[in-house]
Amino acid sequence: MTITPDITSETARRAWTNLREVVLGGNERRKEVVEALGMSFFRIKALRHIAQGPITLRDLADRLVTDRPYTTLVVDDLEGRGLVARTANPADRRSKIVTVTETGRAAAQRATEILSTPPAALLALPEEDLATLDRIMTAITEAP
Amino acid sequence: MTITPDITSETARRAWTNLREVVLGGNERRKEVVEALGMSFFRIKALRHIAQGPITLRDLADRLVTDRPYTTLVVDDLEGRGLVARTANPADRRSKIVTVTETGRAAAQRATEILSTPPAALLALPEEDLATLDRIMTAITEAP
DNA sequence: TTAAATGATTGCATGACTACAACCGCTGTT
DNA sequence: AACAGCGGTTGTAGTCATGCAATCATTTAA
Repeated sequence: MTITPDITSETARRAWTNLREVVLGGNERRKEVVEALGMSFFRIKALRHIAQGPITLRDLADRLVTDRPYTTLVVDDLEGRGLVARTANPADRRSKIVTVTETGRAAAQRATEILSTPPAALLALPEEDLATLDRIMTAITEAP
Repeated sequence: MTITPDITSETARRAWTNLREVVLGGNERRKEVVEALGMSFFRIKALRHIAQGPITLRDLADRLVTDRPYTTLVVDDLEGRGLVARTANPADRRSKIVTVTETGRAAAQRATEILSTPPAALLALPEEDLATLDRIMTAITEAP
């Protein structure tokens, strides 16, 4: 019995490596957003989370996979910039709810705008390939 | 005259966003490698560069897009772990050439192994889609 | 009604990376 | 031989994020 290489998983490996390469290699939009908004990527991430809807500091910490003390610090910063605001939580007076302000919403949208700008190499794809890529990536994203 | 949305670029935007989502969202192998090798991702990146072939500190700094002082520090660390070695450069006695050791090569391979492991959602794709994805990503990566 | 648990905050220590300034030894030029 | 320039090193300072200990007000459970 001969050892046959698993073609499928070999293809998957190569596809995945190239996927990483495209997203991480040189085309990262990180620096762009960071420069445009004048704050760290982590704070931008926090802001974009808050922009999706009011959230308690506790839940925000969980979402950002960080601890509460640091979340307090980040929200302090965002609040100082006028991008978010702390309001009382009527359901639990211990916790506070963070809400995005108008300025904050605009900043978050600007960030999303930049981050969702595809690299030139992707735009250069034939229309058909682009549609196929869209379909496949959507399938992966929505996978159970 | 009606304003017609640019379907193509809209598709590209969505595909790109999902691409980022798949690579960065939860499936990042960063933590895994960092934990497995017990060093920062930046140092792993440096090690993998060095493993591709002997390189001067100067060139390594350029490749990592960092400055020379920090490169010295990183190589010090890798050398201390026995993963790389500094050797003289016969062509220019000012510079030094960094080479990977056997242990270093093994570590680099282990890192690559982990990083190139595709997420489950990708492996779950139908074989045909996988092949198509492979073809398209290769095209993007090799684009001029 | 005490006691334990929780949400937010303050504070401190550390690690990792960025960015400079300054130095030493060597190279290439004049 | 003098000198500008380059490669590597040392050192310093600052930012960003992680992790932990402790406190205070409030809620929940015993």
